Amino acid sequence: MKISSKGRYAVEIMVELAKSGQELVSVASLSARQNIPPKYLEQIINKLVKANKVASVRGAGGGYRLTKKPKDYSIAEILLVTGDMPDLAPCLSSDATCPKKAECNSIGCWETLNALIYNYLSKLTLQNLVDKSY
Amino acid sequence: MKISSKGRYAVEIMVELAKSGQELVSVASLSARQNIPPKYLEQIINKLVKANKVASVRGAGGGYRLTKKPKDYSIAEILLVTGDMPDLAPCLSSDATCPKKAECNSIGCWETLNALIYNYLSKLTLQNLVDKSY
DNA sequence: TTAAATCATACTATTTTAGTAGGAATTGAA
DNA sequence: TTCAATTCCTACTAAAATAGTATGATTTAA
Repeated sequence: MKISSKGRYAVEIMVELAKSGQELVSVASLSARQNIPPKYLEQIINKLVKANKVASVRGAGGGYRLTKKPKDYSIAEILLVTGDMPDLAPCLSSDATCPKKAECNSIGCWETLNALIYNYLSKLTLQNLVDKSY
Repeated sequence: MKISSKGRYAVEIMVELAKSGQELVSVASLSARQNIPPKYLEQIINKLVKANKVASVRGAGGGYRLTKKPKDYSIAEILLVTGDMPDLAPCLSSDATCPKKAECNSIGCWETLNALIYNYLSKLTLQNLVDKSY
């Protein structure tokens, strides 16, 4: 079990934008800076645009920039956009109805761990990553 | 990102054995109790046997039982045996040498989260799960 | 008009996960 | 001694998830 490349890339991209302030940054530039395949990066950043985490400017000279201050983004909200927020116990979320929930010996453990992870990632901000204060 | 079935099954099996005390429990019985495909369960429990987490008795009337007291097993050690211990930043473990480690914006975050998870799972014991005290 | 850029969507190769399958070896009991 | 219950061993496979690749349309500054 590891963090997906997509999720990690999303965070890397956001920190790169945070470092760039209000300057517009292109896919090509981000791709070069972080060694992420450009077309893959495009897909990822597009999700962030649609979720209003990032503003985009089309056409020549265009690019991307943040819509908020780095301190106002949590890492959790970024990972949620790309669908890469850890969820150790999908058996209880949403639709899933485990037929043996009553006999389950471990569910509480995953719930607690989930909460721990969520708590950490929802308090950690982009600014923290810029500052390398984890 | 979720916990694998294999890892979860391993924990479920261990708790089931913990609940059974010194009694020998067969694959068939564990399979029925926890709704785990028997041949899959066999593979998983075999790893636990090889790692000396579980004792086995072959032949008719055989089965499995724990080698230690439930309070002396951490959940982490069980997940390590089956290879399902979360490792969010495989890019730093062992062999992996990321060519862009210097430019990495997120590594510290994954390291910290890893430590958090490890800390929780290495302190949580089988006995805790039996007692449902997470 | 052109070049630089984002937007949209479909496709694909690789890896991981979650099993399935078959049989050999061991042992208690009839 | 034979049989049935059981673990041990290893190979195989189907399905899903991951990590991209590919193509082209649209937008816009110069």
